[in-house]
Amino acid sequence: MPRRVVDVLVPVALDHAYSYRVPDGVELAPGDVVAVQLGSREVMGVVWADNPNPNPRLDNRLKEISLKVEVPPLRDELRSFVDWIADYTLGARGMVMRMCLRMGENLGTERVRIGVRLVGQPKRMTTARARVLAVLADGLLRHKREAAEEAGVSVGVIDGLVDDGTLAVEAMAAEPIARPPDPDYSQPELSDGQRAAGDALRHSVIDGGFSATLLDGVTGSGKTEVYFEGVAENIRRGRQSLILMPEIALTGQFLDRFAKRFGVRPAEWHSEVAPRKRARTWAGVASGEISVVAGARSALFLPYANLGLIIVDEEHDGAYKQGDGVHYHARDMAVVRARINRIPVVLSSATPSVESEVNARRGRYRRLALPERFGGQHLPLISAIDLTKEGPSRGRFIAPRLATAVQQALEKKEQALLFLNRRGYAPLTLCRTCGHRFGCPNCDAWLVEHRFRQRLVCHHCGYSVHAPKNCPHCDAVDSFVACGPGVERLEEEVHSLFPDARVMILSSDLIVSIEKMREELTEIAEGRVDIIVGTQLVAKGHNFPKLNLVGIVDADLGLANGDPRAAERTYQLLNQVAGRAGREEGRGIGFLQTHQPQHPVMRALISQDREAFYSAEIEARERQGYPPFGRLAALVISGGDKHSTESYAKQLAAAAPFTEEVRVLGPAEAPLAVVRGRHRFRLLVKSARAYDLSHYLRQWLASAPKPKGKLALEVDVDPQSFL
DNA sequence: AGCACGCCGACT
DNA sequence: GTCGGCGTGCTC
Repeated sequence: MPRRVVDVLVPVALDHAYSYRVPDGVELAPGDVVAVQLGSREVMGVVWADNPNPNPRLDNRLKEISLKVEVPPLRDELRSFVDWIADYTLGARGMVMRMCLRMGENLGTERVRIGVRLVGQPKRMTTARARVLAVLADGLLRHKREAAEEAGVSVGVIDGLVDDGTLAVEAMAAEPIARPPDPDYSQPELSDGQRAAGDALRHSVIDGGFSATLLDGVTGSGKTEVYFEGVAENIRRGRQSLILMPEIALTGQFLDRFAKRFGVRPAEWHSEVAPRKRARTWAGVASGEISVVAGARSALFLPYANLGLIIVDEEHDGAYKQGDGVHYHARDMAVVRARINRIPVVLSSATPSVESEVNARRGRYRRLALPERFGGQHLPLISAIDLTKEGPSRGRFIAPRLATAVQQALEKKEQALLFLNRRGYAPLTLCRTCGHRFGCPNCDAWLVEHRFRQRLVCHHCGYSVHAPKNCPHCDAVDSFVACGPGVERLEEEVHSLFPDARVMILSSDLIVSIEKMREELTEIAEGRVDIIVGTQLVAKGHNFPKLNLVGIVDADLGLANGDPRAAERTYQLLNQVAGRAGREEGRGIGFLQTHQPQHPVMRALISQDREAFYSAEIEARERQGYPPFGRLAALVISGGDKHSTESYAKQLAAAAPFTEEVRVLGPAEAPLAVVRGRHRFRLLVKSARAYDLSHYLRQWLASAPKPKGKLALEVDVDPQSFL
């Protein structure tokens, strides 16, 4: 009689599960987490299905399951989610499943914290010992190191008392990973509009079932407080909530805001959470002990015991798209997960993605609109500075009118923010003697000067060299010219224009640690900075109460490439930055320095006529068959040399099955033709919205020649860039 | 994704 | 003569 066999999905780039024998006396069901031997190593996997008829050809090769891992099994809904994503994105099922097991190898190996308790009197007394006894006099169990610190002695003193029999050691119960949030910890002050929207969300939670809501409120309208009402109701009903954020590492203010409303911080989930805490959080989510998770996109793959609500904050943010490994869009997958779990999902934004806006207009999503700022504040007054008419002098980047406005803000003791979405000092350096330009040896890009670090850096591959004194081409000394501005150069100009102002520069490459960054943000919030010079880092989620003036130094920056999504992106980013102004008192002012004040993006920002902008964007998308009116996939072929890469791309294109319903465009050189020494070509695949493009791609790739050697093929369903 | 096996160049 | 580079293919 054959032994029982199950199919186990292993965390490698395989689409199908492998079969393993079940040891005698072990009960396994789909969803159980197991350890198995795979080749020469042991990996964690998940039982995906029973296998009553194992392939006879494999019979003598079947290995036995090593052990069952004692964690709650992955629920059906999570396994369906994994299957769904693998099918849709063409990612290997094993790699998608792997994202669910990102709890590290620390499960079950929870370090036991050792506590000490006072149980007797020492034979010999010293002053150090007396201090320890005083601390422990209450007879309570305390962590060894903490007790030593509290008493101001070394751990050696404690150990001495333990040897002596004065103190007893006991294992301490693990600290709960998250205290339960209290839905009624504080009563929020809500405007009528917020109250109505909050009630609507509460009812979605009470009614249960799948629903998708676009929470569409201008910057400063208090969307967070509104969706907190939904979270509160969900907590009252004993269910878990997931709040997705685009960049959790930078959202300290959000955690505090949550704590103010619910009494405790939510559990955090993102790549910087330390391994041990990760494991505990994973286990806490699986057991249901954790009721609210605030996390980055990977938090979608946690094994919730009882998920009742998903919030996607800043749903339009491009950071939701995973760029490497499995290409998925967390906002879209949040909707999928909500549908599978039959729960509400809330997408929140001041500038919704065109996709979500279309869904709201067509009634597929319910729209909850908050058209006004909280507390009756006005939206900032935005105007353009036409750089073709009133630009700054050569080599300068702040136009006279903007400089005057900054001066006035300083006189009124208000803060000003100058926004430039470009890191470093200058995006291009050239030699004025011979015209030599510094380019990256690995990429098709210029090296960016970083003057603080005195290096020339490639922003695509990280290549960096010490800034030389002599031109490597003609050997001229000190002959370099910086072309164009970066935030570092802008800061220099700010210093020369406003020598007495306190200036802070915020840029992702200047961040030493999240802690330091949070301190700097606090400094700004408390008004100890007059002028902030920053990249898009400043756009995200921070509230600067004293900020009243925002100057966007180069509003055209994002529009330069010809991507059809560029306008939308630029609009969202600039709106978000300008929205930082005047959130607490007075009416904020925003300036857009632009060469094209008549551009629809600039006009939409200035006139605050969002509807017209969206209508025009939507109309253009529909006309061209771009998402959400058509489907798009990109195939990126990369390789070491241009010719073999291009010829493989052509072979691949030639192998595309013909059908009226699909158009294959390309191959064309990818927008960045060379990155990290690899040449890149791109095929763009277009179909109607109702067409199963993933299925088509799978058929195609199954029959097409496989990439060999250094060639690589990446499939990106729903790419962010339409180029 | 990892890892072993494989086949060609510079070293104790 | 071996150590080690990374190209190729397999993992129940």
